[in-house]
Amino acid sequence: MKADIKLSEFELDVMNILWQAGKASAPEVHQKIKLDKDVSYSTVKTIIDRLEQKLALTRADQQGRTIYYAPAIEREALSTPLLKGFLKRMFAGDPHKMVAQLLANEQLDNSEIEQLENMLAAQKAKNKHSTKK
Amino acid sequence: MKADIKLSEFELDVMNILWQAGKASAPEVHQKIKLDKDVSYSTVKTIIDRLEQKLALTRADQQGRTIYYAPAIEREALSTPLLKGFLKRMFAGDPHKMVAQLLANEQLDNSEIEQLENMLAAQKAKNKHSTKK
DNA sequence: CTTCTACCTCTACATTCGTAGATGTAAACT
DNA sequence: AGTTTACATCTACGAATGTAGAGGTAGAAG
Repeated sequence: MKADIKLSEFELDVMNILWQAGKASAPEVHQKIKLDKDVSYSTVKTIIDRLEQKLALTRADQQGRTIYYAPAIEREALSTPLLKGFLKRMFAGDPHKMVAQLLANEQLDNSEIEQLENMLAAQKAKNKHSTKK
Repeated sequence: MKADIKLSEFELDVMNILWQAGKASAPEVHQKIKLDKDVSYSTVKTIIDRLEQKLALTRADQQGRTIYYAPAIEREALSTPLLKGFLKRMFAGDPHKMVAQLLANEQLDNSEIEQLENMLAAQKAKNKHSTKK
């Protein structure tokens, strides 16, 4: 396994933008970040540079001297280990506690809940198949 | 709201032990931490001291010169904002993505899944009541 | 061609975090 | 009482993180 990579919160914010946009220039990322918090361009660019060093993103394209960056790792590559860690740390490793909290926090309407129920049903079906272990 | 408190990973590991045990001495915490990673007593004690400064825990009791620490904040006080942030950062704020990942990662057997289904059903019932909003 | 502008690159710095050794001392042991 | 032990307190330090200014330069604008 790809030596597990570790990103900071700010770095994740940037990756998030990249994941959503597919690719973006530093000024573009800066604009989007600014919707949330007021930081200077330099700050954002520094984060981007660090992400580049960590090989989390790459220079995908270039228009003039403007560089377009694209994610070099998948969201899941990060979310899987993070979710595990988070589950362990905040919910003593118990998924039910986490889901309970999720239900309490988020305002899910019935149709959304039903969607979740479908996911659970699908998983049950899948479990049936692999009866071995 | 209590100026929102922010704990590091290691600090959370310690809090976790406290939440589970109710209270514990530094050496005790050290022992439990060591099951996971090999750090010195000093290291753990430093973390405890920092948690004390952050008012996340308090000296609850004392036997001889051994101090027993107890959590001063609830797990939910931290998990709520953290879960929100985590959801936003790693799953673009979409709870379904998170649950999907959860199902993929954790090996839940059918009885566990049914437990989750019950939680969802309960939430639906609750939704019915509060039709206002 | 000169000037302006929008980006990029480089350097810097205060904080927080993980990590731990050195030192002090109450309590336990003999 | 003297010695050993188990904790506590204090101090330190490098790495990571958030933050940003200074300076350089390709392109755009006139």
